[in-house]
Amino acid sequence: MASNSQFAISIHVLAMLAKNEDEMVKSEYLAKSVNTNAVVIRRLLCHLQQANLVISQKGASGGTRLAKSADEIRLNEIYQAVLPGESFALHRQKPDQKCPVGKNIEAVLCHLQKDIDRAIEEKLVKYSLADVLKSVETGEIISVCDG
Amino acid sequence: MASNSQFAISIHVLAMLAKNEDEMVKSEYLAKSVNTNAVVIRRLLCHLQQANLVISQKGASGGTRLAKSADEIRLNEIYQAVLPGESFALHRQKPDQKCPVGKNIEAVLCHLQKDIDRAIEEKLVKYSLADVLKSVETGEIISVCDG
DNA sequence: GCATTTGTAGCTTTAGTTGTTACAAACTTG
DNA sequence: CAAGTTTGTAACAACTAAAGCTACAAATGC
Repeated sequence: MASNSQFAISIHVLAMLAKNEDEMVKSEYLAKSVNTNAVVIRRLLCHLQQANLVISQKGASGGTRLAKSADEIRLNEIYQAVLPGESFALHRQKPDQKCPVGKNIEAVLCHLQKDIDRAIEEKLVKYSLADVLKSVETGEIISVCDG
Repeated sequence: MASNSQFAISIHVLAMLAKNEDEMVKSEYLAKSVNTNAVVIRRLLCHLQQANLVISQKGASGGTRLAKSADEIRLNEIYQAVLPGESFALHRQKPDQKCPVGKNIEAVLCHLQKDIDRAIEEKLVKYSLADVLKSVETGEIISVCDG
């Protein structure tokens, strides 16, 4: 797969912003830490902005900051912002509608996909961005804040 | 993404085999229902065979059948057989090791990835292939056998 | 006005999946 | 044992999605 690493990069970027909560951080700086191109970061930040996770500002002394504090951002919000419902892919070609299994399997798979997505959400909602930052800074295994 | 639909196709194929439990089913027949090439199916069946989910036989009157009954096959086994640990992708390029966040984020993400995979497994283990087949045949929403 | 930074378009590069052809190996049947 | 069938697999082409890159308009601050 030219697999989609946007969720991982998003967490990285947001952790950087959380660490510099009071500043407007520039995409160039974030790109350096992530080791990629600044445009890639800006594209990502657009999505995060649409999800109301960050606020960006153009112009000199512009940049990006979190839209709310790190302990108010849950990882499922990040997941939804960049990878909505991609736990697994469905059929690329439509199955044979003349086959009794082919005719109905899509609906079953679609339901199953939603079910798994729900499970992922339920897991991710437990972690906040603050938990991530804490884990990054202490080297401890990630765990929920009050746990 | 040239996204990976092997899990979906696997369930489709295994449901077909479950429906024809007493026969050796040919890859050509499965390919027709899935609407793809028989080699694609055979490649998939190799993986499923390695995971001890199916048994194939070469030669005239050869084909593939389930290695155990449909209610003994849990969906997490299928998932592990074809998509081990791909809930989300990690960084493509190594983050900047001189950045305190870049240096430690990979370990945190890796742990998180395993955590999510575990959540997916826990959801999938609840469903058997028999549940899938029942849902396909009745059109009812998939649910666990005794639930 | 000038410098800076985001937002975005458009294109190239990279990489993973799927589709296809071809053929050896294994097996069945007569 | 000969003929026919089917899997297993290699090799490659086609397709697709993500990521990288260049360029530039729009917004902003000094």
